[in-house]
Amino acid sequence: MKPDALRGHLDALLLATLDGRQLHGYAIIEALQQGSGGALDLPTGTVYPALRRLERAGHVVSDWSTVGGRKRRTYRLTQAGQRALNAERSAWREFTTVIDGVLGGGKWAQQ
Amino acid sequence: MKPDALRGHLDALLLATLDGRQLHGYAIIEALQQGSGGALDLPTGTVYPALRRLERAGHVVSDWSTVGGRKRRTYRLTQAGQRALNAERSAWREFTTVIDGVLGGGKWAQQ
DNA sequence: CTTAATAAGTAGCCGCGCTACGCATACCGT
DNA sequence: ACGGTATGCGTAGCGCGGCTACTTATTAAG
Repeated sequence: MKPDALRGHLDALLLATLDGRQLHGYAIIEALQQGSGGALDLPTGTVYPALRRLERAGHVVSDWSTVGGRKRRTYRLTQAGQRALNAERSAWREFTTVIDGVLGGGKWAQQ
Repeated sequence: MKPDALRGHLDALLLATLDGRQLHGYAIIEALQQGSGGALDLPTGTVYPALRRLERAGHVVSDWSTVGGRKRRTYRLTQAGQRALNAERSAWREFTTVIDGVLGGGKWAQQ
């Protein structure tokens, strides 16, 4: 998968990963890995700044905890984040509908 | 539609628009507009440089013509461009499958 | 005692879609 | 005659965000 295909869709992935559960950053990366069948292996330099952006935007909140001597910052959705997730999901549906239409419609659609 | 959602998918759109027909830049923009039901209104500053990139990459070739006193640069796919389009289409399918899985799989998939 | 796994983070690069222009011709309304 | 709109091509430069590469720290395995 080409690197910048994710552009503009990363927030949706992160919010969806946190939907209904709270996870720390490293666990989010693993969840994304497993949830995508290994297709998504996001580097920390992608995920951590994105989580900070989401927190600044008020879509997630974080709490520190220590588990087995390691410090974890655990994130969870806010109500605004839940709303943002809903918006991202419908934006994604609209986006794929549009692109699917163009990608598929070229050959057989007009006759 | 947020601006950079297209990131990494513009080439696919352009190649698909040129699939089976030859169009000049302005007509490509209109075709994209109509083919998307008005959702895609790409500025020339997006499309023209992208077409030049595709030409540099050998995916399209262009010929100049004059129609009604206006100069047109008409593009068409090369064989490499056709192959690139096929690759873009399957990459798109894979991409949407992955994102759909993550976006949909959060809540109800695992129980 | 070195390597790998777990865990968080930052600095800076780079590509590309977009904004904002410039240039030119044709057509339509008034 | 002239302004506005549509047609048509193009470039310069911004801005953003995902990525590379790096640092720091603790634990577990070998």
